[in-house]
Amino acid sequence: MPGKRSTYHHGDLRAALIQAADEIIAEGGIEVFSLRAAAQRAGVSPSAPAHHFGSAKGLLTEVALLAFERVGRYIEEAGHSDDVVADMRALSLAFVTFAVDHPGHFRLMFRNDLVNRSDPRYPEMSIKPGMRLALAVSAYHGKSEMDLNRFEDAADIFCALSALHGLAHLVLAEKTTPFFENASSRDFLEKE
Amino acid sequence: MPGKRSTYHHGDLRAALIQAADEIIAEGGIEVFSLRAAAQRAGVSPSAPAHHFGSAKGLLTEVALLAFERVGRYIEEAGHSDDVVADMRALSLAFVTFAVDHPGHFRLMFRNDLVNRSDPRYPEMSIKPGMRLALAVSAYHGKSEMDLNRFEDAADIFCALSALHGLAHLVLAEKTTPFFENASSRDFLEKE
DNA sequence: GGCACAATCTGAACACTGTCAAGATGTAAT
DNA sequence: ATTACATCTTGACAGTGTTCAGATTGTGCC
Repeated sequence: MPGKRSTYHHGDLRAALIQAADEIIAEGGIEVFSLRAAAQRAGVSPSAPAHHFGSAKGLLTEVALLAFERVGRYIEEAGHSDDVVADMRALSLAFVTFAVDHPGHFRLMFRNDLVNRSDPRYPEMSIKPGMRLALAVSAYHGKSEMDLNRFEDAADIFCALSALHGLAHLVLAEKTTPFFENASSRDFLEKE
Repeated sequence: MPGKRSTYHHGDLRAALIQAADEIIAEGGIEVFSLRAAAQRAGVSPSAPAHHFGSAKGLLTEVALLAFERVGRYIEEAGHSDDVVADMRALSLAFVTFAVDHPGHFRLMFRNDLVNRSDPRYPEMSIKPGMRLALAVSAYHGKSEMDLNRFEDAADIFCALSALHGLAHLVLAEKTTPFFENASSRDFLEKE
């Protein structure tokens, strides 16, 4: 696993480091991640990442952006029927499924201390999946088109996204809270 | 601020450490917290906390339990009218207000890596504020009494708590997401 | 081809962190 | 007074991210 190499230059260290960090987070979450561990997995010295990402935050930002891309794929693959209610449920389930499938990445995405939120690519990446959900919410409420500047639409979407966001967080921590031991995520979907 | 002392024994180091940690988190969040910094603020050596709390997690658990007590007070002070809708809004606002007033503590409470969630006092402390909200949700839905084992009740409450939880998280991060620049937390309250 | 230059990676260091084992110090009980 | 115990200090260890001088390599230019 240490990924030794013969040449002094790695070839594509940047991509290798991103992949290494992505794997570490997928396997053990953010707790077990360290810049040195990622460097070692890529078969490189501890200070090599600095040249490509500046800091650990820089590397983690790349992983987070990848995660946003991934959740976007989850969402895009769901909810293409002509039933707005079924679509809404499918999209919600897709979002929560992503969180359950990739808990480490999900937590990373919303950790402002680990991710550089002022990265220029961040707004677009983070909004894209939300936009898809927003459209579904809008359709669910019977609107043919939506306008985020309209108070009512924004409130609806804000409500739905809040609920989804919180739902995912609660589901990830559900093992520890004895509040709803027999409630699955579907219990919620039936509501929204 | 280093809090020097003359006697070899501190007197009430346990309480002093909890207060020091609480202050640090209130001032700079979890990012700037360190066991050594808390020890220094209490005027004590870096390894003194170990004897009282075992590990840093032990100390942070105390701070988190205090925070649960605090959010409980926020909630108990709100929503005592005879209007279930107004109560619901007041309780929700109280919850979000706590998150805005104490962002460091709010984030700490749900960080399983920093807090010992298997602490025996944890279930009671964390459920108490939720119970108050659950009753309000139940009343809001026109139930005179609620039964968490009943599917419908649990789903309603799960939905409401999810929404609140997610709302607080989004509000804390709202400065960075350009999604809803002109949407305040009230936009949501009007919905639930 | 050969050479200067820029990019890339290493190695060693620094200032941190949490944790631990031994010893110093004070308190309380016998 | 002496013994037992709780408490705090000292010093160390392994680990972290980051920095910087230098070693190594690929690239473009003559």
